[in-house]
Amino acid sequence: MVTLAEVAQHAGVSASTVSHVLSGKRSISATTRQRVEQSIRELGYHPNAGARALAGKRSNIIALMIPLRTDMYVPVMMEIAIAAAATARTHGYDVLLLTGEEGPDAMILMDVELEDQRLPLLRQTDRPSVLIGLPADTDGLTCVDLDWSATGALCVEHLAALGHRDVAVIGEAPAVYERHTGFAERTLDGLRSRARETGVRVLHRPCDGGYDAMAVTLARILDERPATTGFVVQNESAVEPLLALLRQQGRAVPEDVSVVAVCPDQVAVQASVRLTSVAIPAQEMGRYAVEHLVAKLDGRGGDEVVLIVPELTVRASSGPAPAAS
Amino acid sequence: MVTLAEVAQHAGVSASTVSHVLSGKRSISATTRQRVEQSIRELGYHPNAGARALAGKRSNIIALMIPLRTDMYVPVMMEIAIAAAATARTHGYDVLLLTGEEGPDAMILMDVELEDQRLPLLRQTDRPSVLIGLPADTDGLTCVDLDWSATGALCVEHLAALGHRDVAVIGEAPAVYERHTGFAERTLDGLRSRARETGVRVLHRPCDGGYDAMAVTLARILDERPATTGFVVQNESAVEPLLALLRQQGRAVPEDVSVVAVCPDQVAVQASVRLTSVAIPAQEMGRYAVEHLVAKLDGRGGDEVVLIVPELTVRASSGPAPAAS
DNA sequence: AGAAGCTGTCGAAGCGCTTCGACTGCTTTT
DNA sequence: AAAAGCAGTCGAAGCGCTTCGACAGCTTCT
Repeated sequence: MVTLAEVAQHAGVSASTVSHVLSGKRSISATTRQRVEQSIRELGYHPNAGARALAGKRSNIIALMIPLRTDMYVPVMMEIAIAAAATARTHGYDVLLLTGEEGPDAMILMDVELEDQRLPLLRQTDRPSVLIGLPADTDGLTCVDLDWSATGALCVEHLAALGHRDVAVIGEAPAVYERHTGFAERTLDGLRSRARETGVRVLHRPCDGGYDAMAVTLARILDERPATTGFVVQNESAVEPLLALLRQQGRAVPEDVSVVAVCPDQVAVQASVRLTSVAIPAQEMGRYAVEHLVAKLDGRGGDEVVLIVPELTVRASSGPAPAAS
Repeated sequence: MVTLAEVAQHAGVSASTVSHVLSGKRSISATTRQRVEQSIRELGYHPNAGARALAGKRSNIIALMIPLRTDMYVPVMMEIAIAAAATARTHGYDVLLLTGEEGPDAMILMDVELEDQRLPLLRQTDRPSVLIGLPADTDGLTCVDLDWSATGALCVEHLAALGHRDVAVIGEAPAVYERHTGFAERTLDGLRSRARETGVRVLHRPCDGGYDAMAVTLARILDERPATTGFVVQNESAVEPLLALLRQQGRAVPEDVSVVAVCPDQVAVQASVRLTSVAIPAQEMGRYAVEHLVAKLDGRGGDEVVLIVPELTVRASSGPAPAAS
């Protein structure tokens, strides 16, 4: 292992000079700088992160708290994690995967609940953090999330504009509502209030992923509201079952019924019908989270809540409502 | 921040004594130990990882190299990552997410290719590592993977036992074969050789995920081998499209055709037909990887290749071949 | 009874790095 | 021409921890 001292010796300067070349915190003459950089390259020097953290009082590590449960939006989580790791690297940080509770200096929390248990502790430490997701009270916190309320609104709006008057919302699994993760409720709120404005009737049903659960849910929906012609699906793993069931019942998409999904674009284009969807910008969230965190660590930027504006992409699963018969 | 020195003072002992209580590398009297532990608790002491790494010459950090591309087996990757992180914690290690090339002391590589670019570097450093996946040459390496060859064999065997004589294999996306990730080829090898033994005819077609690609592939298969009654699907994202297409063509599962998938159990039970499948033991692999790594770091255990024995679970998608007509 | 061996504790060195104060030799100001 | 300022460099201290050698006070062996 090559140390800073060895580099210094090789370049014929003192250790502190090398350190200053590295950090740029003191001016160094061009010739000295070049000599040092040359030595660093020749010796293949890599600073020791531990020593750096010790002496410099900062760890250059960002913790990413991922939920242990793997029952939901796994692809989304993964994308966020990868984007976060990649972004962190460009800022000289590394990302630590945390499944437990305690962590290092700076952290990103995923899967935040409305009344998240971790918030009180977060607020009282001065470690910077960024939440992905919005708790009930965002005071003193930095959060990034998709604007779920606007997402919901966008979905009905699209269907309303196409003439649909009865819309069913296939929600997340009941467990998600019980956990009060917030985004599900917010979507629904946005959706309902826009529905009121546009004169659309909305029926909401939570639904577990998978074919069987979807079958039951769909039957109930069509039983209660036989005139339903529009579906908004928030649960990724309910999309394909829904399409299969509709097909099976002879309801053509998009001629008879329209489906709007909230899911990553990748899912939308791989479905059996190319789905009109509002994208979940996982990568963007991951990137934002890290960038805000780095800014905070540098003393720049304070608390803020960033809501990403949703975008709806029209694909093949939505069309004009059939003429009322 | 509470330091070891403060704990020592509070407990009325020297710093080294506290350190020994923590590490257990020297015997400490019960009374002293208790006093120290008490102080640790009262003061809320947490060792500084950086200092520890510096002094102890070991970082307690395991790097997990995840592939940047998010086009494949994302749920599997995620499960592995989470299992690895959780296991690492129980051994006092943390997991660092690496998307780039260089890393810390110990690492886990995912998504290993047959002739992986990273291997030469790996072999020449003495940093312990574990690969998830099998390269062509495993000499001097520790690897964990599902026994894909046996997996393939298991799939045909099951279909053969049910009387199927013509089996089609829906493979991974062509890109996977081009990248030579190995597992796809191995599965096929195992499958073919067992097919030969059991007198089953096999037709293999790579297939991108999604509905459209599957439709094309299926049409080609049925065109070439109209008598096909068994399907082995290795590409997770082709499963649901296949089921939808079969349904659409009036081929009942499992009465007319049987389908065996290779996918995580969760996917198998959420599909529109509960799938007979060979599970991909993602969590197990993650756990194994970390445990081997920790053993190596402790100087125990050398290089070895662990192939996890596949298990086939019979569900509702496979049954006796229809009587030849 | 003395030698030998334990056990439990301490002090000090040092891990690789950052940073602060100090110093040197200039250039600029008054 | 002396004072003041500055760019560029160095030395030393110290971050929080582990670990090694030393040693005091016992117990056990011969």
